[in-house]
Amino acid sequence: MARPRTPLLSRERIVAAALRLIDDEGLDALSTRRLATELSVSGPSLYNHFATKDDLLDAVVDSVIGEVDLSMFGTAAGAAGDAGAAGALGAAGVAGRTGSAWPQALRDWARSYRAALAAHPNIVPVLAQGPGRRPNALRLADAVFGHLVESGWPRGQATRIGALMRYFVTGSALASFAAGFPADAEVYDAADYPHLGEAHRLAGHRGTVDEGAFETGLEALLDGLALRYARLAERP
Amino acid sequence: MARPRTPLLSRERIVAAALRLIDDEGLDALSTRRLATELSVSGPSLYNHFATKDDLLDAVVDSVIGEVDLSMFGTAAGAAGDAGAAGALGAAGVAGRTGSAWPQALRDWARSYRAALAAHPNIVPVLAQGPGRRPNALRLADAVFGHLVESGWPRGQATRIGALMRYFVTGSALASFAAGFPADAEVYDAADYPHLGEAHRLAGHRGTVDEGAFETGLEALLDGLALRYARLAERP
DNA sequence: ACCTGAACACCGTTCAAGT
DNA sequence: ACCTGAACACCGTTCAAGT
Repeated sequence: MARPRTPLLSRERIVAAALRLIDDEGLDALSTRRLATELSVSGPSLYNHFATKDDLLDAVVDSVIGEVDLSMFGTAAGAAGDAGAAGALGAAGVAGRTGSAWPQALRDWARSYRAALAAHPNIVPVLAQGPGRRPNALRLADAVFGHLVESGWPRGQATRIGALMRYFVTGSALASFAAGFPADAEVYDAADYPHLGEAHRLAGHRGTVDEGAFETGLEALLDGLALRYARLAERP
Repeated sequence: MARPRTPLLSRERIVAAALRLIDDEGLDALSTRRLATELSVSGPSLYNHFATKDDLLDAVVDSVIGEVDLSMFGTAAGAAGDAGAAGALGAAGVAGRTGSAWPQALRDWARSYRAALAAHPNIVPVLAQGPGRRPNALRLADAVFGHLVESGWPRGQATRIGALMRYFVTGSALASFAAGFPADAEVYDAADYPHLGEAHRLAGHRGTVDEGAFETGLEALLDGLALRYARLAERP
């Protein structure tokens, strides 16, 4: 058949099929040949749309990050030509932002971030490698950092908060804590693991355990950060 | 040559070589054939010592977790025959434990946990899937949970704290936050990412940025948890 | 028991060939 | 420009054969 009049494939169709395959059968199940079969084309066809499998994975990852809500950080300040100079110093608090709104923004963002990632846990190891050159990942980093700085956090601290939030969110989305414990009670020999007598019941409560742990950790983190934010005002 | 008088391989030698390969070249570089070459044997030889590649990976992962210090949780209480019954209710605080020692234990453990994992970041995605049936991972979960319960945390909360600590530690060890940002300044177009003008310098400060973020997050978490621990006493 | 080579069904990627 | 089949150097794993 060679080249059809209307293309059989598109980057979007390939990315969607790849994500479905990764979600359903894991990262290892994504092979270019298998994916091509799923799309009813031959293996090498994919190379008309992506240079390598890694390039394809990058696109899949960025499509997932694109689902994260960033609206709580406000639309980009200064969409006009002077946007580049806005990040320096004077912007802190001037735009009528109260400053103490950052915990709620961080909370909302973290929940959306986790929801987007937890919907596709098998791809989290790839995405956790950092933004690289992926636009949605860079936009996310820009929005969080910008919001924290504009809320009065020193730049160094804002960087650390962006990092530690990513640690927590990616860690929570990477795999279910509860489901990591086999449901087979015989695993937990009381002589070896005296406190895990009930651990075999964890997997059955997977959703509530993981959700509860995430919420507890998120609130604890925000409380701890609020303590440090208050100290900023004391000794400027 | 067939079977040699003294075996060429052992599980220990295979695990050590596999970990070295994963550390040096990544998880994808670990193939049974490549590993066999590294060990100067033919590919199928490995199957005399491990049933599958996944079994081998399990052993590698557990050897890494075995490096985590658990001594801050104390040696197993009740090494005698009645160990199984100790996890119930009455043990809280009775053994002379002050209760408020748990934050320091958690801090020391988290640091050791992170150090062990961050030394082998490429294997963290595998290990983050949970303990499964790996003895060192189960021992770790048992020690943390047991310590928290004996410190007075309700079992449900202790589970959540074990989970959220794993989220944070695995997330921090999975990949460097700083190194995830390309060192190429041209990536950060001011029109697209107004606040990332200095992001190209992050990778150069990789160690301090990630260490600082981990320490900030750890202390914030511990502060937030201490707040909740104090509330336990107020309304029992 | 522990190693080998041969074999099977897979991979990612390149390339010449087709329209 | 976009798809194909053939080909290359790889995979994980099985198995019969050797000692």
